[in-house]
Amino acid sequence: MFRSHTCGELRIADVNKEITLAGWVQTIRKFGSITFVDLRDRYGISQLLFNEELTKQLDENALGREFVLQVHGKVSERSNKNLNIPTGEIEIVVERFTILNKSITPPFTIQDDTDGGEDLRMKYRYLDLRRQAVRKNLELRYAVGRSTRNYLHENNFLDIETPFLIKSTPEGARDFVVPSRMNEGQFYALPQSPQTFKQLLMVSGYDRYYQIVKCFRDEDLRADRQPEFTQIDCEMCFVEQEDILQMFEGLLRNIFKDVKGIDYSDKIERITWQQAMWNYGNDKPDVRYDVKLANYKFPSHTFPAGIDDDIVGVEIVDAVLMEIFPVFAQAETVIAIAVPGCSGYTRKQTDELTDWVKRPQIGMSGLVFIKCNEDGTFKSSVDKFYDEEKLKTLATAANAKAGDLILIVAGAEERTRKAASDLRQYMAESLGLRKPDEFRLLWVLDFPLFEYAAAEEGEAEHKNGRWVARHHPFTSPKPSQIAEMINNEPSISDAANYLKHPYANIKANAYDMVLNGNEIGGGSIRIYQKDLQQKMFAALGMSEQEQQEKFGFLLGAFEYGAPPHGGIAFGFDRLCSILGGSESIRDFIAFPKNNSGRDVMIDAPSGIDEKQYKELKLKTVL
RNA sequence: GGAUCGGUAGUUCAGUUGGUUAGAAUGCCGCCCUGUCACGGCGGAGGUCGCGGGUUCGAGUCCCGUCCGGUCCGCCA
Repeated sequence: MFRSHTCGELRIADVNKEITLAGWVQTIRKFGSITFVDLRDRYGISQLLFNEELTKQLDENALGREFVLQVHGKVSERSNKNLNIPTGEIEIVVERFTILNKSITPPFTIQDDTDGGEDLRMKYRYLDLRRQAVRKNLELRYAVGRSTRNYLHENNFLDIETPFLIKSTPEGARDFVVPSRMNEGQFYALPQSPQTFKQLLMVSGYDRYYQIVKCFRDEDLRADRQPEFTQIDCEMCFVEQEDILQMFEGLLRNIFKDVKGIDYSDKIERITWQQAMWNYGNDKPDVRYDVKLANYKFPSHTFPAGIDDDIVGVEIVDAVLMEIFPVFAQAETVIAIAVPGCSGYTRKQTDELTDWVKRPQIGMSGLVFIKCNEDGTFKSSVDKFYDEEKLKTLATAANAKAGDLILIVAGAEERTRKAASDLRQYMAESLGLRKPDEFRLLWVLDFPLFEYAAAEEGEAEHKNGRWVARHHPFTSPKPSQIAEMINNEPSISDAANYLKHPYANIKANAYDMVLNGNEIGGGSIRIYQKDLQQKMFAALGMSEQEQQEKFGFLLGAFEYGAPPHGGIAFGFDRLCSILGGSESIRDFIAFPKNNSGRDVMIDAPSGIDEKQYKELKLKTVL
């Protein structure tokens, strides 16, 4: 028997027990003739006490950090207790020990506050994983997975595996491809998601499916994006959008309860995509803080009549704006943010904000300020246009209170909206409004079905641009708009007025779940009628021949009684990282890849042998 | 594809307008220490300043190129 107990479980009640522990040497503290050793395993740390005789033996063996040690001894109450750790009231008086394995000095310290940099920790990930901080993350990941499986099992979902070696398709992200040795010149693709397979399972009558499954996308990476990542992939038959929303609100409530001990019984807010863009400039807003954008001026085509949320006198403000800040007269879009309690900002602070919005990533040419002083007066950064009444009108429109600082950005529609959103987020961050231990879920609904893509250079066939699926090509339009889609031709005759095309106003039966400003899941009610699916493919520019080649199996299946169905997929790694309070999903993946898609530990990807090239009938890369 | 920050001791970093022998902390090694738990004290070893080229009497420092890493934009149905 290697051990009778773990390093984390012994307590004062165990005093005088004869026990055996095995683990790694965390620290050695020598005092001449006695030695303390902290022994670590997955469960915790226990202090070992070596007497004079045993200390000599340790010296002879040159005991060092990360040696694997087995000790036999008696649990004893400490004379000096350490109440910072669970085992701090006891220690093991060692009677005999065995060094199970030696270690060379590790390149960084195995501690929560390690001295190792990111790169080094990834290269020696097997050492990094010994750190409690990383282990806690993987334990949280396991807890999220277990809670998910329990909930879905309770709700009659079946976990069904789908293949990894599938077919490359043109839509969506770039595929990872795998050459087929037995089929010369042909390639498998790794799935970007099990989308079509889960839909086929619905056709087969498996009315509630789920899978916690790896997906692969060969696109550039970010802190929250890996080339292989994990989804909680779900699909249901005979459901409407409302059924899906309720089922998966339940999933998230269950995860919060199991993993964080949080009773998330609040109503989960729902907003439309249009409201999200209007109020936050962003389709995945962080609603932990109630700061909304004020749309002083915007292109009339972007938000058609019917925006029902928080409009304050846009027309009046528009006129005032032009008069007070002539520079805004030319701008397509003018957006203001009333930042609470910042009217006391110094010149230095406002200058820093101006520099921030001028960075290339934000790309604004400037920033206008209005300070709403506590005494009810206003102070603008554009003094020569100063006019108390007009500033007051702007402040009212921005819903600003005394003590607020109004930030105004202006420019081209898309860029300005994004800049305002980034600025809102940035200010909230610096004001400490983005609390990592506060969680706010949000549904964003009614996304546009199509997105306009301008023609690429030399693209003759769609010289006025074309439609791409905003979600994916299996997403259904709102039922009331099916006729609009079927009865209109997708081709765009006038690039400048693409928004007037009927397809620009078709809304999708799609929904995203947002947690603290992160898209954690998204899905849709699917198309299940063959003719509508063909119309969709055609709208995306696929010929009938292409449709058959790429998706013939799906169109075929739809001819044999496909039921109405829909589903959702959650980004498992990202969900875990948010619940764990981290920005980076790498901390929640045991063996992640770096920014360039490399595994620096095993040094992959790598070249292959000439023999492998021959077997695969591939030409050697010169 | 683009922007930006970084690469100096095992590790994390400092290094002034370009000027003696490139420093600190930590880790490592040795000696001392019977109650530490970030132990303490004394001493020591440890560097091709990512790589290549250039400017200069002289380059860690300036310039060009290149490689590696971080972050972001594009991209990610």
